[in-house]
Amino acid sequence: MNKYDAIYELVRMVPSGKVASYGMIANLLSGTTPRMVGFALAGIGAGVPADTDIPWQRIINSSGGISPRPGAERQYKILESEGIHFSKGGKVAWKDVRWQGPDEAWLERRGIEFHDFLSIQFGWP
DNA sequence: CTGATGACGGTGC
DNA sequence: GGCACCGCCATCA
Repeated sequence: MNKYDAIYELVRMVPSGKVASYGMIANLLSGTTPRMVGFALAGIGAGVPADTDIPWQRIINSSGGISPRPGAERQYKILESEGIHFSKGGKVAWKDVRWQGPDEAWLERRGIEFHDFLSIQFGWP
């Protein structure tokens, strides 16, 4: 199980109709940075796990948009088909479509208290 | 071993 | 909001 597999496992938990940012995923995995999440997903669709059940399209950047790259257009389409709405500026409304995080079982397995989770995700004290 | 290469994010202007 | 800068590190040739 390499580093990227842990990322894939988490990404698989994001349900249809919701999206998460690279940073959200990274914050839940110690020693993982937002870039690594991007790098891990870069292979998908460009090649790596050619056949995948990983919902790579549900990970977008923290400003609520999709970074320009070959294939970005396809990502927009898939997300819209899942009910995600993009404004004219190409941004989502985080408050409506933000993934609420992994289930308690996952947090417990990682030894993360719910309070810590809130702190990690929302910067609460 | 070394170096290039990638879907980013926070901070400060 | 936009832009420049910096830190991030697994993977592969």
